[in-house]
Amino acid sequence: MDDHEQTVLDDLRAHGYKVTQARRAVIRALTGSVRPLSVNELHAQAQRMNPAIGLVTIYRTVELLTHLDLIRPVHLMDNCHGYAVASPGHTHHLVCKKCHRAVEFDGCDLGLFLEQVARETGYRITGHWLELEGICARCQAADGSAPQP
Amino acid sequence: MDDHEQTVLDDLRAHGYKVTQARRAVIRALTGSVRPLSVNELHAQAQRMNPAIGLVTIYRTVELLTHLDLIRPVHLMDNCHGYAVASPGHTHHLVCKKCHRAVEFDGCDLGLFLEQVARETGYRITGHWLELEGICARCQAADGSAPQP
DNA sequence: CTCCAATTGAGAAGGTTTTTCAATTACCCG
DNA sequence: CGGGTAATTGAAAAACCTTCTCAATTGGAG
Ligand SMILES: [Zn+2]
Ligand SMILES: [Zn+2]
Ligand SMILES: [Zn+2]
Ligand SMILES: [Zn+2]
Repeated sequence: MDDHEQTVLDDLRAHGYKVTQARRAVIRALTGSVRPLSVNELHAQAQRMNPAIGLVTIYRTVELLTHLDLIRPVHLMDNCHGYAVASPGHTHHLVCKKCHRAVEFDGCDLGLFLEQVARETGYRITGHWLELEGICARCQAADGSAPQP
Repeated sequence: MDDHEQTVLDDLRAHGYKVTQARRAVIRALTGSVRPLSVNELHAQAQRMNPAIGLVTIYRTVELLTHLDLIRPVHLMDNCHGYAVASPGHTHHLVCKKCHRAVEFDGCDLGLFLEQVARETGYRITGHWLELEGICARCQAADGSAPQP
């Protein structure tokens, strides 16, 4: 068992959760993988350790581990569920947490940052996906009240 | 009909696609909305213009318009479909386009950039989501051949 | 070991997205 | 302005994906 796996298991126990076969399997699959794994891939891996493990349990395990911030969701640039009109050129969206009002902004200035990441990782960076979350002016003004439509 | 709507319609025609009721409805809904709309919301809007418009057509329309880069998907921070082990603290992922190998990196230095966006938009920015896409060292080396597992 | 709450699997229910195919529609042409 | 025609569509069904419910199982404290 690798170090990271042990750490995560200890964390689980520290929060009062049981260490079960399914949780072990999911954590092992993720600590052993160099890429993000989908719920289905995790299920397949888990079943190699114990074919009785059900898909439902993987969903529950992933939810728990995400909630404890022991694993993180990684957005893979598809399966998005909202759409907005595209302005010409390269833009990003800033979405209001309360009312979901979105603004598009351009002039993204990530050049230096990206160069540094490329140097550190050895990757050639071909694209980026940046989205910001915040509170829009109207919702800040409205404060405690209901979200503005 | 607003300007942006007309532009998008012209673009559609320019690419040799027909301008149909359903496409008009989707484009009008999006140009008229201050926030990203889901497929279902688009369907509801479209049906207000013509109750005969089916959900399937909305799917097809959204796919087409996205492909033409006339609209853009906006990731709303849920419904992600891959997971990765979390390192402590705030990190981001850089995913290889070819083999999906992912690396995590920290030290994200967006402070100044975020301040500027906040000034320009009036939003108070509470969170960000940044993911990078690239080609990993192994896949660069392998070049034309099959993706590395 | 024993016991008990936490956890699980199975199955069904509820959603979402894709496929198929005949009917309809937008638009080119005369 | 009408036809002719290929693109587009709606409906229904199939294929998926995610959540719920509940009885059976299991991990770990004592
Ligand atoms: Zn708001
Ligand atoms: Zn950018
Ligand atoms: Zn690669
Ligand atoms: Zn960051």
